[in-house]
Amino acid sequence: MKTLVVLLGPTAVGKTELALRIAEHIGSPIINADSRQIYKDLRIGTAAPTPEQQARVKHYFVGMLGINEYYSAARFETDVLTLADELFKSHEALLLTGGSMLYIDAVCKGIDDIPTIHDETRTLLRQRLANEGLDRLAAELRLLDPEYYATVDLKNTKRIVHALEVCYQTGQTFTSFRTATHKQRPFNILKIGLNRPREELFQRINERVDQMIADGLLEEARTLLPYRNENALNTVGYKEMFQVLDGTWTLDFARERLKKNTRVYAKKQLTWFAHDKDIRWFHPDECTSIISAIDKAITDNTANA
RNA sequence: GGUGUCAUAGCUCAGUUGGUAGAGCAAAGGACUGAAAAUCCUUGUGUCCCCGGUUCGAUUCCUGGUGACACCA
Repeated sequence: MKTLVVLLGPTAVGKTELALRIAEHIGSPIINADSRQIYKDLRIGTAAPTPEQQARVKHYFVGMLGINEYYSAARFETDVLTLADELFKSHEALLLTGGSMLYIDAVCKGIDDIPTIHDETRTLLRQRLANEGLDRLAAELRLLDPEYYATVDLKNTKRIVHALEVCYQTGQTFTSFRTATHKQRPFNILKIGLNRPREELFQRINERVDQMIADGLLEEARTLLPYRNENALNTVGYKEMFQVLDGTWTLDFARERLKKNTRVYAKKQLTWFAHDKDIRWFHPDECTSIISAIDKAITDNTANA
């Protein structure tokens, strides 16, 4: 059986460099699992692989979308499976790397088949939210899908609205789409998690933020200002810079907020990954151990074909 | 050396007319199924600098120490 190596970990832990070495070692391109690096024009703020790095190893899902294009974890699942199917014809193992938890899970475990919401439905719900408020919508969800209402976080606008969108558009409950089945894949998956002591990770985050700003993050944000309401720009790094461009924050204040928000994000990633018992954790410096673990898995999987 | 001010959470500070304390920042924990770098929830015990004294009771008032800062020599 073929092998999908998944290299994951919190932001700034050191995935990019190690991914290049692993990819070169196993002769695989890099399938990027990062919900923001997938957009063009978010180069500095997402620490996207550089042109030099992309010249070393072929990358997929980097700089693929325009800033206003819609995308989702479910599409990522489909796109990656299609791509992997093709690439496995000529590769024994492939490397998927990134930090977007839901994207990784969508590929490894699958995501339920929930209809994509039409623009009209989205607009309608957005207006109703603005006019009636969250409580009214929640009350309606209680009637339309009591089961989901009982478990959902009633203060979480996105969840309530999305559930209602599904109810409206399909005439069925949101719950009826939520099967939470763990899909089987036609390949083996080896999950390698990268982590560092908290202090070390936070120091790297702080340094990287300073570097981003030195590299011109503010200017990058300035060129993106017309698109600030797009989802792609609802992103740590850009949100803070927009405040500076608005004149509401100083650059130094924004710098500190950006560092903090990135730290919070890293913690959130670690919380999510902590549930996954399949992950084998390493310090990024343990390159030799990681490579040999990967080699062994690939050999074993090939033998068991 | 003298005088004065200050000493409370990791940091900056507030406060207790004497009944053992709380903000901001920092930090910690969690949820998560089609916008996920999103969205949302929870969390503050700390020798109130140290030794004594007054008091039923001191972090608070008093003596003495120690340290920091300011001014004067």
